[in-house]
Amino acid sequence: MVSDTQNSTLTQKLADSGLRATSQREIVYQVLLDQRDHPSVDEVFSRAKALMPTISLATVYNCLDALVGCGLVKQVNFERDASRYCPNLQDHAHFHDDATGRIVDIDLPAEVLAKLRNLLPPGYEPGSIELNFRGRAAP
Amino acid sequence: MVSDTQNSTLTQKLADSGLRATSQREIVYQVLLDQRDHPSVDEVFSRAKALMPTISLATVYNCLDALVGCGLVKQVNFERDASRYCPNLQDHAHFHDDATGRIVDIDLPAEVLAKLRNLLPPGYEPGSIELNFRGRAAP
DNA sequence: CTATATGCAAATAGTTTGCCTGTTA
DNA sequence: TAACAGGCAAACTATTTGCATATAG
Repeated sequence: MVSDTQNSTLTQKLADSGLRATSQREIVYQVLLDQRDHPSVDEVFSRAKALMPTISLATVYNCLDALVGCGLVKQVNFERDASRYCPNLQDHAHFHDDATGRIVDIDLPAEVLAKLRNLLPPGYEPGSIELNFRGRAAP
Repeated sequence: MVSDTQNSTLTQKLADSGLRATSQREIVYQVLLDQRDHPSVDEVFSRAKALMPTISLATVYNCLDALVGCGLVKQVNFERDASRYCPNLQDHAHFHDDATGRIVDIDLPAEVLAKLRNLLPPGYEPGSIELNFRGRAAP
């Protein structure tokens, strides 16, 4: 369930980006918060349909774009795989377990983030940094 | 031009992965070495066609896969954009300049790479690490 | 009330596949 | 001369678009 606090954050954040709060966007956000397993668009779609049978796939794409656009959700891309979505707003990296396909959040301390920024030549301003690991996760 | 040394490296590396040296693979590799601007498949295709008019798009995909598979080339993915290819074998990150679309290699010192590895919980074995920046490059 | 969002279906982009022929080791 | 690779066209998947209707602010 989305709490009132989450809901007002959602409405607020959408409004900050000039976007409207719609029931579809609320549901898509709720789906991401409910099960933090980095679902693909199709997975979000089927979970959202369980809550609102009339929602369409195109709308799920639109809602996810809106949530990414207003900064509440991050889009996770591993190679050419379908995009996955993550409502974790803390700085973090992702680890893709090749054995299971699962994606795990990896904490990214500010100190390490600063080191990464320092790799850039002067004048380079990174708007976003994406750090992705692939391999075997602990059993 | 691909030097003899590069050519034997190519043949060698392909053989190491159980793959054959073909003129198409040589040309695709040469295209990547000639202009290190992280071309997309379509760009590689049109440059390769200039050298071998009969080469097909599917073959360019196959050749790039083979070169990535034998470790001579890296595949670079930014968000959902088409894959780009890079013959730089040193450890490095990529910076995507949002203004121009250009991708620049960023050196990734072993010391920083080690720090990134250390972010992982015990038992996590990263086969690959991808670090991508997006933003404004220096003018 | 009016701009914005939804739903549906069709379109697109990138990539993969199947099948038959050509080439490499 | 096998096994592997290339060429071509069709298939597929993820995502986007156009347009008519519905809804938020």
